[in-house]
Amino acid sequence: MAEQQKTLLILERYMPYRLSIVSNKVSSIVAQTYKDKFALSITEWRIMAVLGEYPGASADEISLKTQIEKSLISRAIGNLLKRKLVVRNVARDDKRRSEVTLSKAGYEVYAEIVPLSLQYEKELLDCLSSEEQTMFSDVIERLYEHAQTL
Amino acid sequence: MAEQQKTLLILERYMPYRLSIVSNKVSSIVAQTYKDKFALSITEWRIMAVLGEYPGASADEISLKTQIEKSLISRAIGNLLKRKLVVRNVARDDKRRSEVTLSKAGYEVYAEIVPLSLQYEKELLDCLSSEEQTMFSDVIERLYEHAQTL
DNA sequence: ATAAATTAGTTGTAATTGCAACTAATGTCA
DNA sequence: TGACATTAGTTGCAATTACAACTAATTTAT
Repeated sequence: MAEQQKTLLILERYMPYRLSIVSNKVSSIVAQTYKDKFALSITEWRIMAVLGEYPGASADEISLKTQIEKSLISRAIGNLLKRKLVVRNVARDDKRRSEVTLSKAGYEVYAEIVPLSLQYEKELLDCLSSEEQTMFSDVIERLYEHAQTL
Repeated sequence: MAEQQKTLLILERYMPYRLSIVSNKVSSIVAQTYKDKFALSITEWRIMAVLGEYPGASADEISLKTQIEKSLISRAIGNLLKRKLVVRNVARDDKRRSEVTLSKAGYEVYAEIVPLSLQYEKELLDCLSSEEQTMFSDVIERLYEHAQTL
């Protein structure tokens, strides 16, 4: 008695979907904090985070790091400049590039957000054992590398 | 000789960031296929995927499942109706609700996309051992549950 | 039974986004 | 050297999105 098997996708087990649900949930929780306490959008915060790690990064480098469209980066930098959270200087060796840096005020905001972010990450991950955390971190890395080759 | 430790966040190791990068990469690769071959947006495809699994789901249920804004769902269903990929009927027991179902044509598109999606998922995950896949699946699940409590 | 609250879904509108076109600067190479 | 291609960044604009306001139906509670 052969059963007719209909084509079916179980969304709840489909990894691209699950990844996006988890990632959106996590990001939106974090985003809410940035927005409420510092009036920063995710894009603005990501830019500042890159600059904290790579002072003097160009718009293009930031776009690469964050995977955010360069026009969005351009406009977000504009806002951060208006709010004097970052400083921009034309690069000496290439007048097309601009090097962006956190201002003093920007760094102060950054220094306030970082511990909150790390604390949030810690709380998020504390549902995993430390072996799981290590493995998860490794797996995410490989998935990313591998996805790029597909 | 105490070192001055500046506050610093290493983005490449920050899990919310890594999750979003991987998820976006994966989703955008998949999205390109839907768009090129079937002229479906991610939202439209997600709705169809829910309907494949839950025929007769309401807009609200779809919104819950996909975590997509209900106004987006409403407009996307409007488009799918125009393209006759779904059918909508007012629910008998509650005239506010509408029950949405894949049409014959909709199911044909669905039945064509599902194997492609499963194949893509398989290729994505084949950089992981089967133990890793199991662990990863379990961890994603727990992270999602846990994130909601934060 | 009925007034008030809640829920499903739609729609108006302002803000955000993504893409392509554009300017200016630099790199390539015959 | 000088034409052509490439790169960094900005901007115009159409499309998409998010939020709130709204209608209609249902539920709750008095």
